[in-house]
Amino acid sequence: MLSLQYIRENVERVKRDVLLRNTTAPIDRILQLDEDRRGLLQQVEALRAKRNTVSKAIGQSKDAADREIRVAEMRLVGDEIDRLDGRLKKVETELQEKLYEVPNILDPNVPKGPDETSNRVVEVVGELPHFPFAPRPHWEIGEIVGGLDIERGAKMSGSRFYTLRGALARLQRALIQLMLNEHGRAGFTEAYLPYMLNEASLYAAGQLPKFRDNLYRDAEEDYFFIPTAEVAFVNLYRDEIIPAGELPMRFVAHTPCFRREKMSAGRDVRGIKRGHQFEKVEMFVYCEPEQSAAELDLLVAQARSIPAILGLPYRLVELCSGDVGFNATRTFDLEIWAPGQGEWLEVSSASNCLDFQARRANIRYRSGGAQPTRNPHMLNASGLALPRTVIAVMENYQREDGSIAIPEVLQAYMGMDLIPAVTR
RNA sequence: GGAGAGGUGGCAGAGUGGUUUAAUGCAGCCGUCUUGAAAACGGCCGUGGCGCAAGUCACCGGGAGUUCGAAUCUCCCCCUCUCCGCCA
Repeated sequence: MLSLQYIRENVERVKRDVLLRNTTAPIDRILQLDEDRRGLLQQVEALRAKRNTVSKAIGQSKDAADREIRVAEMRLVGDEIDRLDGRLKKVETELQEKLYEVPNILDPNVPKGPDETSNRVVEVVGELPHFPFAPRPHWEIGEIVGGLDIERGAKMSGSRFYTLRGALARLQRALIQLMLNEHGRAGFTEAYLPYMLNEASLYAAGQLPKFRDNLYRDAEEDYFFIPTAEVAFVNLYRDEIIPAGELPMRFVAHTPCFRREKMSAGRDVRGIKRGHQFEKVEMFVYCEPEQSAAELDLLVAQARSIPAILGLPYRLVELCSGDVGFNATRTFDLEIWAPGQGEWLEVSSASNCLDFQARRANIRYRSGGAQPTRNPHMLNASGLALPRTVIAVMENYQREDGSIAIPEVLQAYMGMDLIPAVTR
């Protein structure tokens, strides 16, 4: 959420960025409501001040007749306050709703463009592998080595669910451990978080009301399943004032993520690339505004360290204005090459959200001394999404017989250096 | 799930309808004193909205109500603690 004051003082910038995002937002309506609100507020407060003063006098008055007159008078004032207050509440409710519809401002460095075709490839790292045979997609490899069971996942739960067994399940866990250890070593505090959050938390993180369609929820209780650990991290300090001297705070957590993926029914149905439930390691940073640009660089560096040590070819992509998410001012995606499927797989998205989420979640910090409280900047980055990393390892390290070589850094975690082809 | 007790500023803790503009203590900040520190003394010390300003309004877990006036009374909800039950 942007502050009203910022919108008021930067109308042209805000409108321009909304256009660059190829979307719409009710800026003019917001300005009108803001003006209405301030007018009503001043009237209501003047009446309240009057009532407070007179009511105090009534309490002290000894003259019964005089009291009667003033009480009657204040009853009328009270009615007028109720009337104006009702109008004020309506205005404030609509203003809040409309403010929720305004996306974050864009960083000036963001490339301009209407959709993902304008995204900028910043860097390609590593050689795309050349195989002396036709590389297989991971669902075929999974069948050869055994352990990837899509049918039973569908039987138990439905489409877009799968099970892993044996070495493949172990491969996923090894990758999680590796990621947590790498980020932990870089100073990120490991966190264990709830996987279900209440409705207020989903609003604070911006998932509601806009993305209700993509969330799973408990039908009877106030629990929503997290679509990403980011939602939990945003709420970690909701409605709090962080004491001076604690920023930056850097966290990492492994959680499952749950997404209905209703929008994309029919897409990416093969294999494990897009499921309703998947594991992810997520990094999150709370920092002072002056630090957030550097923190974004740090998050990108952390995320890309993972494909680097796994020896997986990847590329860094900066999202263009039309593709940057609602909350973010600037976003870098990390994509790993999957030679079997022949496509780049998005395994991480690193975003600087400035104070946009902090304002909505009512998070402030003290900068020390007599300074007023400020909203911290908040950033998030996957580090990384597991299924697609598993796919990348399977497809990049596959051998002609369908077995999978284990990258050297993973061998200790796995206790093996090869997932053999199973004779069937 | 049942019974009971609670929820007030950074912390502790008063306050059951009107000098509460939330007492008091601790912690914190500034100053006096001191070579320095401690002690003592004096002052400051919550968050947010509106306003050029003076100032004003709101907030005592959340919401709704009663009243001229609510931290205080009523109703609903949430959370914490203790005991019981159930369970990993």
